[in-house]
Amino acid sequence: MSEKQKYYITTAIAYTSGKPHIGNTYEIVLADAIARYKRSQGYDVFFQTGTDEHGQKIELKAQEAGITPKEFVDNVSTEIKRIWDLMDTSYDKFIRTTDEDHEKQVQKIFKKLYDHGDIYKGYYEGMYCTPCESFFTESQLVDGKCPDCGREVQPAKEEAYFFKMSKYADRLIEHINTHPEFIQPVSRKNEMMNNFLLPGLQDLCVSRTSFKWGIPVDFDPKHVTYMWLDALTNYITGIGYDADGNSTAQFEKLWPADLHLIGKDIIRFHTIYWPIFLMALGLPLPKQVFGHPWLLQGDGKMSKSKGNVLYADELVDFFGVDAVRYFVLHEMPFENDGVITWELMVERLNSDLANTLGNLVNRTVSMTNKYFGGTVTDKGAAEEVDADLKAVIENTSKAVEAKMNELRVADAITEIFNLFKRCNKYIDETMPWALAKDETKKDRLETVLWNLIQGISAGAVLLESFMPSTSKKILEQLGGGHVTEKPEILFQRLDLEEVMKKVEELHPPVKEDAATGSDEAVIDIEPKEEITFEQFGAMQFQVGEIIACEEVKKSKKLLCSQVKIGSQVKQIVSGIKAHYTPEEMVGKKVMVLVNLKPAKLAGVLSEGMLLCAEDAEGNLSLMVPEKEMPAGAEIC
RNA sequence: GGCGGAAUAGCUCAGUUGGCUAGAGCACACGGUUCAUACCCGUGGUGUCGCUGGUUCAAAUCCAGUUUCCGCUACCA
Repeated sequence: MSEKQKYYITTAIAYTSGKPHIGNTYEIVLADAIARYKRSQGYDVFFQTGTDEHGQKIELKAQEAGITPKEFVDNVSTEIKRIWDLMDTSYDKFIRTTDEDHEKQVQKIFKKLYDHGDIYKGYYEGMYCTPCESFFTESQLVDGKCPDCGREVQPAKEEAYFFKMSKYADRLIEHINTHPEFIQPVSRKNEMMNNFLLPGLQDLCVSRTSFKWGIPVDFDPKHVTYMWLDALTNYITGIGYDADGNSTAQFEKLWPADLHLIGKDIIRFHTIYWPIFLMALGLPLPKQVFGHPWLLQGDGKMSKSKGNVLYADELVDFFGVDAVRYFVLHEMPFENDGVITWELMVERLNSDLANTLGNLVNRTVSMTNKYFGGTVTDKGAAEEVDADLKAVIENTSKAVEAKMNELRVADAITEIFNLFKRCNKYIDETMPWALAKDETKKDRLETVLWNLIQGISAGAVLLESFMPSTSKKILEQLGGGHVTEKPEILFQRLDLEEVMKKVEELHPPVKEDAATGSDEAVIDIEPKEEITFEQFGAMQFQVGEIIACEEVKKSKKLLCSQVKIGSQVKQIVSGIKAHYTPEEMVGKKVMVLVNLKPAKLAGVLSEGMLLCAEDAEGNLSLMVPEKEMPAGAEIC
């Protein structure tokens, strides 16, 4: 009986608030490449992915759509799974946080941590951002808005359960210091240490009472479990963890995970909160957390309102599954963000896939048919040039292994393509068409083609982890020396102009005046509580004229304006440096909330607030009177 | 403001502990070839290695200062 070494790899579970774009899809493909490679290396691989389906945001979206939250997440989860399948990913388990056994275990885990004294009941008071499902202290807000997403927040006070993070901080610091491989890339380790661990950890709020769509705390059912305790635990509940000590044999075998593959934005949760939860449960920590970079759209970030979001299934329609897999894997560097555009996709498809690889297979199959009726064997007519080809074949699998062990997937693919390039060169060196004209060189010719088929096959085998169906197609066409009659075109070259024309038809460019035009430009924000007329009357708004403005030196976002309101001048600091220069500000008549309690920002006194409108991208526009109004005019 | 990272050929980037005329891919130009998807092979760069100093026999590589960009974080009525 062989004792295969286990390898447990996970992706982050995808949030079911909408269709995933190509950036989200990248992660599952990357994980799949690693999982497939480990399998090929003889590991007993378990590959888990899934969907994260709770939270207020989903509750609200479902409400808008007029369906239940469960119906909503069923739809989205199905769509996500469809795309994962479309991308030919070989996951072993697709967990959903609405799975019954997951919910049951989360409840048990919550109870266990509570009984253990790690979770305690307290009160949370602060500003709450619904989309981010996060509380912030007032001082954390940006312009009174969510510091993460820039949207509106609402004041909220609620009874909540908290997790005592600080209790385990020292152990975690020790672990990170003694396991340098734990956080990848290492630059992220420093960020976690310097920003969170060394300054001291805050206790984490782990329950909510403000919405219902979550896993209820069984001993206090008005609370639902907050997303991170719910979501992170999928890594253990998905393989059979039981908080009462009756975990499955599968869990005992697989845990701890060998690799959590996640986006760089959630490194904090996976390298601080998750390890601490595990410590509290008495479980070993995952061996490695890799925060991969993002795949960005060439001209700025992907955004639905810009209409430039790329979706995996759309790209697949143009290029095919393996070309898209190749692109995202090859173009993504190890540490920096990668770029994806239609132009780059076409370029890679043409030069790497169609020219280098596709044409290589094609010409090899053609020659084998033409000169030997489709079948060649090793005639042993070796020559000196063969040695180098054979050496490259040997070295490539080792080079790929070395790169994959470091998770440098893009470099691993490059190694394989270097082998294909070497094969192309081998054809030019041996010139089979010349050998074919000389009857005495027949054995040599056959040996050359044999070597060539060996080289391409070796590359195709290595390619399986990255481009599984292409790998299969190549091996079928070459047939170990008995090639197909007619070579199938693996990748059709595409004309950039034609592609761009079709893309434009698919995505008509959004008009410049989107703010007034299409329904795409409409923004919905979370409704606030109703207020009385008295509450409204308590706020005093006036027109102010900006008579001077300068940057606040110590800050990245602040401008300090002198605002003339009636006969007095107030100093007001605003976080709008990114949208207005001091020169632009001067002379503007703006809407000012004047009776706001003065406060110091970055050490500068601010005696009011300039009001702005904000779009989905966080662009700000000052509110100005539609007709000429004197400074000081009341706004009511 | 704090911590960290980056700056190298037109573009995307490699350059390990300082060491021979600084590399790869793409693009471009020329040459070769014709089995092949107008493809493949070869050849072609006087690049201020962001800037200024310093250490050294020797620096893209180390040190100090400086500029720009980026990440995390704090402040951001």
